[in-house]
Amino acid sequence: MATRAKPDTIKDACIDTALAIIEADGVEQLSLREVARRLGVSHQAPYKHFPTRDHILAAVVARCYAEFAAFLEARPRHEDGWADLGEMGLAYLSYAREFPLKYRLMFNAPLPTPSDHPDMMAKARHAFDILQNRLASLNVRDVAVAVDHPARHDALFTWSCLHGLASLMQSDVLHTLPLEPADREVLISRLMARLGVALDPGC
Amino acid sequence: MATRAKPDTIKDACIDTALAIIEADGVEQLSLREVARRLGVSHQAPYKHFPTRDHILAAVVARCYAEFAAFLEARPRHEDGWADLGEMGLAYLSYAREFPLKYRLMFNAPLPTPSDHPDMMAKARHAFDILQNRLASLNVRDVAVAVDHPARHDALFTWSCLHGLASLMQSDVLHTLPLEPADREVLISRLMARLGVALDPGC
DNA sequence: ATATTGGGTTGACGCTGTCAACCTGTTCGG
DNA sequence: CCGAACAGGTTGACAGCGTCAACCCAATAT
Repeated sequence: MATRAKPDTIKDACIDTALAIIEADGVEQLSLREVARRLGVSHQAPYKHFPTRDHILAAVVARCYAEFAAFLEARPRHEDGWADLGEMGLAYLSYAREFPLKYRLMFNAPLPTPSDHPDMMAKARHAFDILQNRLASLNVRDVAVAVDHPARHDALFTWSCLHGLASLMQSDVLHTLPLEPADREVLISRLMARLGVALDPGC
Repeated sequence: MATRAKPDTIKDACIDTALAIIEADGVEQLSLREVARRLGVSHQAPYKHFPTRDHILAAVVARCYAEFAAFLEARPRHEDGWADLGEMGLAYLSYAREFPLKYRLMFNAPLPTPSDHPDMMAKARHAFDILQNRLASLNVRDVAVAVDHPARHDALFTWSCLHGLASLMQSDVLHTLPLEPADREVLISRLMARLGVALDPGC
């Protein structure tokens, strides 16, 4: 009956469906049986394509990282490197706000052990590289400093700030603080400014 | 038989046990039935003290926040406010490194909706207040700036950086990056330095 | 002395991830 | 061209989970 569907067609459908569930209800609501149910297949069908639940999850997360990277790349470009970096920061925070559940999935959820899922790791790494490359191509004013002050450190610092702010902003814990919506904008712009100062103390 | 145990005695034991499980195996391994099993009581006993799983979890998290706050307060003290702030940052990162599972529980895990668990919220808030107060008592050099530049913003910025770094460092995703142990120290001190620059651009 | 109630019990339900066995087209080596 | 291997789908079972319901007992309150 079910003439062999194009290979990977179900596999992709699984990932799509899992992503849809996560986007709608959060990762804790994701279950393989629900995925199978939505696809109208037996509860075991997904297991023919993924050895375990974590493997589906890893595939979903990998897709998210790819999407996230694409989102960062799609930012408005600027001639000036620093302005461009700023734009990237905003893009980062925008993504976290537009796709909070996906963002949490990538950065704020217990992930399957990355070393078991190299594809996921690679995609994560690629997203990070975008930031790192952007920073690396900024001309560091002092060559002596630049040596033991690699872009990697800058990138980690920047990522830390952005990730910290994004995740605190969407964490309900912060909700406990008197943080009005207008405050958010102020907070973001202030953080970006501080980030600039920290990265380029020369000016 | 079981003559009524001192009220709240089992309740506390539940929290202790749950915390022990989390500390040993992570939050995803926590189950109420395991808690009951370890306490040698029936699988329903804990439900007499907590209406739902999330309520136990919230109690555990609340205890973590309290412990975390105490840890911050126990830092070595300095006369100089800025040095003291630095010490607090280090204490923050130390906590995250010493108790990674508890740290993740508080800041990197899907928590029960805070608004349903006011005690948890209050304890979280208290931990944040420690940071905020420390910053507030630093003399801001320019009064005009200080007005719309409240300590709250400083605190959020600082927390963002610290949280971002802590969580990236312990996220396995970062493990994918070439970050040797020695690098960690460098990274930390560099971040702290940058934090200082950002908070006090005057010098 | 009796009613209430806090704390404990057992049993069931439906959900989950996963293992095992089975079935059926398609593909490919001989 | 045929039979084997196999990819992909199925049903059925299992244990563990959170939770609901009912029952039960000792201590307290009236």
